[in-house]
Amino acid sequence: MSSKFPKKERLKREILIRRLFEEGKSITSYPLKLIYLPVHSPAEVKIQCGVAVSSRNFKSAVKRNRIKRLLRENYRLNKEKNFNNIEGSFAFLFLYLGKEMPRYEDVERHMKVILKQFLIKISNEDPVK
RNA sequence: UUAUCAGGUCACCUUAUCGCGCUCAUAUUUUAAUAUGGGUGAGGAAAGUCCGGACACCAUAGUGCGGCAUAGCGGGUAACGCCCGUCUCUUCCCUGUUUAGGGAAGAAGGACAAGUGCAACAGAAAGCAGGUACAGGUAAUGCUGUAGUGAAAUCAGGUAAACUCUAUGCGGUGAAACGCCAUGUAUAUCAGCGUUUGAGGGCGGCACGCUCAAGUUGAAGGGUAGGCGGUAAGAACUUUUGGGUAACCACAAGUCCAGAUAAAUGAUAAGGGGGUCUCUUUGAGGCUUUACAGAAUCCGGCUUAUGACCUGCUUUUAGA
Repeated sequence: MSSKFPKKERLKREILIRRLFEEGKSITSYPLKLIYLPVHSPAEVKIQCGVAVSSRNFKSAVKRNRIKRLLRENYRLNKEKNFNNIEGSFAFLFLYLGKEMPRYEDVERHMKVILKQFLIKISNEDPVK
């Protein structure tokens, strides 16, 4: 898995997103929250990832864009190290829960925490399956 | 000198690394992807959705009533409630000080000679009328004049950011319009033909009018989710010349300039430039690189938000 983040790896289907909110499990490291769900997706795409910011917390479209770009950038840079050897495929949705503009370093720190916790959880759950 | 005022310009730049949308070329493999390389990629307001259009469908967008908008005059424009010019009025300033002349700003500047309404204080009375003092006049009477109140007293009075009237314009819904493909349930769809009753549905509120509507023949469609088109070469932009006081127009030459759809245009580092502060001779160092804000069918305006710089003016206002 490379550090690219093309269209194929993005979460787009409305049905999938609805299922995520209904059935997905979550990991929180405030102000970030990850909702994930194991899915059956095309073989070459292991993880489909989306990003969302509430327009209630940020009225300005510029600020929402900025936060979504920060989240995407950090996911892009960190996914390579973490998911190279992952098994199964997942749908991801990152939410930003905070009400103030984050700094790059904060997003990076919380992103790493969340991804590490996710890997631990997955490795614990896998034997059960 | 600064702020204010008027007009204009820009919206940090370059390189490297990683990355994203669209597109072109080549190669691989195979009909859709991958790789490499090139090109291109947010705004002056993209915003508010307040006006005007283009375009599409609903009847070739109809008739009457109602409703809404606009309102000196002339011009510009595809069109406008926008823009330009000009007249009049109001306010302020200067010259003059009787009239007037100049400058700036503003104006919801058609009609009260159709009807209805409204008008503080003063006043008898601001109109279904009514009357004080003095004088005149008459058969008689506010019948007439003067005084008095008031901005205004039978004057064609004032008022239409009062109803109203006049003139002109306006059908509705908005790209989730609309056209095509495809998925797939079972008659709710479409097309042709036909028809008694016109119940009921649709076409902006109402009326008229139009249209659909039981049957039959044929076709493959609707909800829902998806794809393609619509969709970016245009009332386009830049420059020259000419016309016009101006808004703007004409001719010629050149340019191609975002097309996403859970929504691309980003991140990091270095250098340069800008701003600001401190030390202060040149210069050095620190901080900051910022405001408002993100295309979603496309244009023309208006309004609102907002950083920096440049030019002009000292007539007026405020501070030194």
